[in-house]
Amino acid sequence: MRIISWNVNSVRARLDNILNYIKSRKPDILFLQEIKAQNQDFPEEVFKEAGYTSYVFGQKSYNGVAFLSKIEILNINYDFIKDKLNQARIISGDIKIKKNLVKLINIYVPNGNPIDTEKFQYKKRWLDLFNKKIDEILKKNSNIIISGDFNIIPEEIDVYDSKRYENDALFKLEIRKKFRELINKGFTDVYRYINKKKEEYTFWDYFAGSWPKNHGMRIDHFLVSNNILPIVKNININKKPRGELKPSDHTPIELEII
DNA sequence: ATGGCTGAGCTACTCAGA
Repeated sequence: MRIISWNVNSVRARLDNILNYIKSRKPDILFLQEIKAQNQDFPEEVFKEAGYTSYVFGQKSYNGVAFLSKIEILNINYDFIKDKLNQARIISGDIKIKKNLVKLINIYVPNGNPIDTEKFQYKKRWLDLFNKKIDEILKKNSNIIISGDFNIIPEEIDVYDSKRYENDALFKLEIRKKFRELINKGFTDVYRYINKKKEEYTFWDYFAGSWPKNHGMRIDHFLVSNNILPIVKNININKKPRGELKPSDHTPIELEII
């Protein structure tokens, strides 16, 4: 089974890119972030023709997350945490794998910059609420796959110039600590587990020639609970979509399980 | 290098992204 996560930076501006991509990579489930559309503006019919059911948590202009899926997703939930600003940043649901329910959690973590503003406080509170909620979920179900745009650079090797990002909300130590706290609950960063030393990125800015210079960062992740780890087969950052016409600034990360 | 570029909403320009 192929599960893929991609911050598309507008589902409507990226429609052709997404359609081409799913035709070539054929994900069973695609986690989308930053769809930047309300539910009624989501191109559900187009994806239906391509063979996918849409599960959408939209918002006007900003944020928004969704699943596209070939298989049924049960118990879809739009209020995973109490988001004080009511931003559409998490959609979760359950799939059946060999008679077990596996919880899928698709997240778009707040950016948090600049760090001397309320935005940084919001990111910290958001991550605290998220981590607490994971504790609750773990009591009921220990089969969990969390993926999406974490807006967190886990370690120095995950960014082209770590010094430059020391005081950035994506790399600041207190944020990375919250990521580690989450992992310490019993999760594995699958990319880093499989690729111990590899330096690959999932995001490159649109400006300053970041893409051709490979000035990127690894901020999109798959975390699987340790119950799920034995069924993980492979993970791949697919850089091809980032090099195409009118690309998103993020590129997809592809997980193979079972 | 707090600029650079891109998208939404709207129709001039701001806000947000990372």
